[in-house]
Parts: sequence; C-alpha cells; structure tokens
Amino acid sequence: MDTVQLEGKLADLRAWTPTQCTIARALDVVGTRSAILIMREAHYGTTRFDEFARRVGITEAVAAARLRELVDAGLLVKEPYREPGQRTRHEYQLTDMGRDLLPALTALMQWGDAYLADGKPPLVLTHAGCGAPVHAEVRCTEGHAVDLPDILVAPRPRR
Amino acid sequence: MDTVQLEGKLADLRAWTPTQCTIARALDVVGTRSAILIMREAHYGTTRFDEFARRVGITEAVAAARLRELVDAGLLVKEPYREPGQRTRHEYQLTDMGRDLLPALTALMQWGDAYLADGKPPLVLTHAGCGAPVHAEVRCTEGHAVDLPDILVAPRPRR
DNA sequence: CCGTATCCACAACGATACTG
DNA sequence: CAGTATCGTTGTGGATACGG
Repeated sequence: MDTVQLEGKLADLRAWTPTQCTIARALDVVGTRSAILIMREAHYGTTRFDEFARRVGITEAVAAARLRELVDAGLLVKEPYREPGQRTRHEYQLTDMGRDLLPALTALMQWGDAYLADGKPPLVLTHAGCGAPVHAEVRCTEGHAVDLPDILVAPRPRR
Repeated sequence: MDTVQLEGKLADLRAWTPTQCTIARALDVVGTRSAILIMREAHYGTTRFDEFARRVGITEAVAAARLRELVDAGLLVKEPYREPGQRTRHEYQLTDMGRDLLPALTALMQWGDAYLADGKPPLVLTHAGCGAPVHAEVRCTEGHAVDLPDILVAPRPRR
C-alpha cells in the first residue's frame, strides 16, 4: 500500500464515528466488573445463584441484578430443573452468545497472566482433544499467525 | 480423562480462590469503559490528549484521569516530541504491555460484531502481509483450532 | 493545544436485614 | 436455596470554568 492509499485509510478512520463501535456496545452489556466475573464463573461451570455470588465475591443484590441483565441480554438462560426427590431449582446456563465470549475472557486472562500475576498463572485452559494448553491468538483468515505490528486497522470499505 | 480425574479437577476448581484470578486483576487496570475505549483509540493510532477525549466521547477531566492511570500502569508512555518549528508537545504511545491487549480488544470487538451490530461490522482489521481479515481465535499450543466445548478449565497443577 | 479544578449526578457495589 | 429491600459509600463520568 502506498502513501496516498494509507493517508486515505487514515482519513476514513478519523471520520469514522465511535458510536457505532462494537467494543462500546459490548461494554454496554459486559462493561462492569461483576458482569465479566460472572461470565468467567459461568465458563468455570457455575450455575447456581449463590455460587455466583459467593465465588465472584459480590452481594446477592448485585448478583441478582447482574444475572437478570445477563439473561435479558441473552448471554445466560435461567432454567428450572429438579433432581429426583428435590424441589424445583433454577440454574443459569450459558447460551451460544455467552459461550462465544470465551475468546475475549481468555485473551484478558492471558494478558493478566503475562503482566499482572505475581507468580505462575493460577489457571490453565486445556484442549480436551490433546491436553495441550489453550490460548487466544490473532490470525488472519489465510491462517497466518499475525504479529501485532502487522495489523492494519481500517474502516470497512463501502460498497 | 476418566470420571474420577474429572471430578478431581472440579474439586480443585471449587477450592480455587477467585482473588488470584488474573481476569479480576486485569479489570483493576482496564475495568472501566473509558479505559478500554482509550486503549482502543491508541490502537487506532490516536496519540494526543484532546483526540482521545473527543473520539472516546469523554470529558477532558476523565481523559486526564484515565490517561494518567494507564501510564502509571504501564500500558501507555507519555513522550515529548516536537515537529520542526513547533513547540514541544506530548504524545501517548502504546507500550508492549498496551499493545498486547489487542487480542482482548479484538475478541471483544468480534463478539460485539457477531451479536450487537445492527448491520455490517463497521471496522475490520487486516493482515498487512496478505490483506486478509484478522480475527481472534482460541488455539492450543499444538496448533489445533479449538472448539469452545472442547476446552477444559482447570487450576494449574501444583509442582 | 493540553490539560487542571470544582461541583454534581448517577451507577456500581457492599452491608445488613428480611422473605418464600 | 434463591432471592428482595434498604441504606450508605465509592467510582465513573458530565458540565463548566480556568491556567500554562
């Protein structure tokens, strides 16, 4: 890409209004600490109200509010179930939308592991297929692993 | 992995205290909307104080506070520079620590694109090498693309 | 252009008590 | 077990005015 093209891209980028930014929209849904940590817990397999509250370290009031919002937004579903001989209970299960947040959670955890852990990262994700550790990475659709300096940020071309 | 092992892992997981969670630590640094959006802008090439404030849509007071925190945390550096004939100005540049946040930002954007955009995602990242779009994904160190249901979450084994 | 200072509003959260 | 209700505190951010 020559200089003229590059300057054109840059001009487009500056004209682009941040309100349509999907990061900002994502933050409208999972922009609070408690929401992120609840989603983390859900991925760890937590399904019950008081487990969320206890393990995330938030009060029941906050847990109730956040869980309701996350259900409303479609990241979790609240489903009744009953074990034999027990009364009906409810559990919060991940939807596809909630499950698809895992790359973001993984990437965040990795970054925290790299720069903010005192010692060794306390938790690893492993691939059930081969047992190898799992990590988030950035790749292009051609399959090339992409180094961060090799990424161009540009507004989607108009058609 | 058999059932006994799996239950062992699960027991470990329940005993694991969330305070050491590096996601929580990451949120101590970039847990606010403005911090995330400022880091997004930095990746888009924004370097100047008032550009951050304007493009993120926050007041100068908030921009000043957040930029100071991000510099203190090591995600940005504030550097003096001068163009010929101009007085000295300052610019905020990404550090390695800040740059390494890109996978998390990319993953978040992707998730927003998938579930929260009205139409087409407004922005794409492309690989400078081949021009193909770039996306965040989860892989194991063996190089296998990992489907989300195939991920095991487990505490790091003690040594 | 690059901020600082002040004041105010509201949202997020913790603590505590209480209910089906 | 799964919440609701209420209160107080802090954090995040907007508005406005001002200073190097």
